[in-house]
Amino acid sequence: MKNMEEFFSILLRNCPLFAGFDEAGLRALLTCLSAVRKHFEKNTFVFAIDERAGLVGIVLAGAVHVVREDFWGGREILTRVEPGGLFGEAFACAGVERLPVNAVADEKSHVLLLDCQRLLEPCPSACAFHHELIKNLTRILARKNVMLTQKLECVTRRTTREKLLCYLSERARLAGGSAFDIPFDRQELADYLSVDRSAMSAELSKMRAKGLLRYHRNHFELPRAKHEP
Amino acid sequence: MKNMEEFFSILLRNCPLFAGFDEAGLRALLTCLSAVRKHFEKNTFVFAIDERAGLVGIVLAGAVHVVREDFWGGREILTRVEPGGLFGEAFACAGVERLPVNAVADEKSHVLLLDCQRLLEPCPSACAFHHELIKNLTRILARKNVMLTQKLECVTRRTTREKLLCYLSERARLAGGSAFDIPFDRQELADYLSVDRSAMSAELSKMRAKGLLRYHRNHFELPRAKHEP
DNA sequence: GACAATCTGTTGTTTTTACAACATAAATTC
DNA sequence: GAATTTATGTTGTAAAAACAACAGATTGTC
Repeated sequence: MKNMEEFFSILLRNCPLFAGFDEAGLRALLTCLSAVRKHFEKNTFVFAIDERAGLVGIVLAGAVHVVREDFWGGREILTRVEPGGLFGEAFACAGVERLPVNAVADEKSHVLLLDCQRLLEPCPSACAFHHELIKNLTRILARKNVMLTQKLECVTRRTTREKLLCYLSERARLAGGSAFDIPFDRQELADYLSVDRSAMSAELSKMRAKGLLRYHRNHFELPRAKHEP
Repeated sequence: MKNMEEFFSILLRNCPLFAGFDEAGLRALLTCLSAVRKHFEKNTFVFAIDERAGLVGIVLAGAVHVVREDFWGGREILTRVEPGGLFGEAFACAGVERLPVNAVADEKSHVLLLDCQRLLEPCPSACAFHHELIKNLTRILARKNVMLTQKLECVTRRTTREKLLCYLSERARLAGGSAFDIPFDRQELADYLSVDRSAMSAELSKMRAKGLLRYHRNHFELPRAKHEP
């Protein structure tokens, strides 16, 4: 079993919730929040579906799968959370009645559990770091929000071509120009856009043939003028 | 031009950011935040794309469209924000470099603008309502997060049938049973799932014929056992 | 109750996609 | 640098969806 120092190190280096903290601050804060460190054996539940959601989980070691269950018991892994990663924060902060997902340890894992209610309350001992924590939490939620909105915009397009143009157009905007690299390989891009990889490759070829874009591997270029046929 | 009392009333009744506030609290808070009320003529920009995002907008009167522009200048209305509604909060809280959208007054409008930085800073005058505001903001962001995640899950399914089952399965879970009503008519459901309405209707018929579900109008029932063919 | 407006379901056609199987290119490993 | 693995591109076929046009059902209104 890992010691406390290692966990501190992970929180300080990899956990966006504690960005900008030093060890003393973190230590004070964890006490102030009465954070609990728990150990979970492989395939045991950190959170179970239909539980009241009030806790934020932070993986210290191992890995946790957030798993959705449909009405007939079918399961699907939504995300894999690795050391430094958060889970449950959206449900906890939203004050949802009952968790719509499970959180299951995929390996022997250590998890830090924070009570979200407490996290958001004004600190009785006026601890200096508490406010920084709330700012970090807000930033995390807002960033995820922006990412989800962006993805949703692409995915709701009807055709593969529209999805690609939506995504690539946004990348061009981010890059501030018509030439840019994307951080995905083809399979990842297809997964992101929720389309079939080979069909997407074919579509890319067609679009290139039509002069809608140019690309090589991860590098893309969008012509300033759209070539309408 | 409407008077200040009306605006207070809208904020207190319709704006989730000020949920739980009374007029005195709201008044104190707006001063503390140096909130600015601005007037916009129809089709003028409240926020422009590529601006630094630091402000949260709250519609007091009129309506604001959040509009995306693609790489070639094509425009699409993402959301229409009406009195009491917020916009820009995700970008402001996320600290994004440059706004990826425009916000345009769709009518003569009054908008309250809050500096997000200031909103998230510990209150120098230790104003009692500031913390409540931050809690509300966090809840708003988290709720949107949960909604977006849920929608994304449905929309990323490949077939209309899977999209429907994903959505209906979730509704059944929320209702806590196999029978439930949905808050959408067919067109709205189709829009939500990002599919064609008539094709969706046809798919629903097929699914009913197969015994996958029963429905009438807004009322649906999912059989406990999935009938695999 | 008659009329209009709206919502829902049906059908046929065209377009697009998923899927599968394979070919080629690039990268990694030894 | 040869062999293996991985990534990307191509093609054909079957399945699915979009689209369009219409029919029937429901709701609201006068």
